[in-house]
Amino acid sequence: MDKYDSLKLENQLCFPLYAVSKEIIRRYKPFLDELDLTYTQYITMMVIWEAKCINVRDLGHRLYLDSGTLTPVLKKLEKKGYIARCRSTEDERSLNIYITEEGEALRDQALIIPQKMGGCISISQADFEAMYRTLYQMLDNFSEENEAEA
Amino acid sequence: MDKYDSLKLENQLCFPLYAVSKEIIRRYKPFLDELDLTYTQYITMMVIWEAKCINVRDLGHRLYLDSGTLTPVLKKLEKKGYIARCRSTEDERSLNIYITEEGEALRDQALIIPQKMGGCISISQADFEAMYRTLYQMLDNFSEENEAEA
DNA sequence: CAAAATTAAATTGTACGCAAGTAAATTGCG
DNA sequence: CGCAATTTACTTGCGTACAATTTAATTTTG
Repeated sequence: MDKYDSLKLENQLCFPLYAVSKEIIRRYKPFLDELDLTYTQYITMMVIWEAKCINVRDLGHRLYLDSGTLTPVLKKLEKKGYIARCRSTEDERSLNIYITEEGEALRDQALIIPQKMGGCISISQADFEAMYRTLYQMLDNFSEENEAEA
Repeated sequence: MDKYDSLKLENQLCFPLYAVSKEIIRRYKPFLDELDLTYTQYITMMVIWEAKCINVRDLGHRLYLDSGTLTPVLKKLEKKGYIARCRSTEDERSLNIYITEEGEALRDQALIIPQKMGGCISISQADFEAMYRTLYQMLDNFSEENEAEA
């Protein structure tokens, strides 16, 4: 028992979270490279594939990213032809993101990504589910806090 | 059941890992700001506080960071006076990092960080322990893979 | 022993990630 | 209505992250 125990790397929860997150993303890279997508672009496309149309604010809430991060990502995805960006007619402040035909086509190609990544995470189904549940519980708490402070 | 289920954000484990990791780090920021440390500098100092002396390679292994990230971080910590950087006399390729007296003094000030962060992660002790165990299991697997490919 | 291979850290280039500030549109309040 | 407050996205600046390359030192090998 040491005065400084609370400052040991091994006693943090945040550090393994941070490290595992990065290591997984690093393992996505070779597969994503084949589609010329970054991880951030990939999860952004996931939301747009599902929604068909979504504005930047809602996209940011889903992804826990702000417009400072999303604006350049979305401009790149537009440049690649996967999405269209246009101002809402009802509210000119809001920017709507639409999926394009090329974006839809990419979705089929992207199906190989989860397939190839499958073997990468070697934990049991039970551990997976327990972790998933705890993580979303934490995210929900954070969302509430974020709402409260706003 | 949808052909594209595997591409839904909510079916990924990586996304909540990535989001929770960032949200926690964001909550560290106000506390770390008071010590003029970033999160990366903070976890780097954690390892150096424990080791007293460590080279960049070993530091990188502990933190899952490469010299491309660590070199600028370590130069900043040196500039702030918390560490000293000097080449090993046995092996001139290797750079040893030493804690300074100011660095040791910072350690006492940093004790408030884990204390203040305590309330930030609102999950049960059991969930904490289960997640901790699973995360380190994954990190160990990744380490093995990283060894193997090298 | 000398050339080749390996290792360690630094450098370069690209892409986030976020706080803070800006500009334009909209809402709300007196 | 008209102005202040709010909201939305964009921009700027700083600090990571990481792949790929470079440079120097060390080790391995023929």
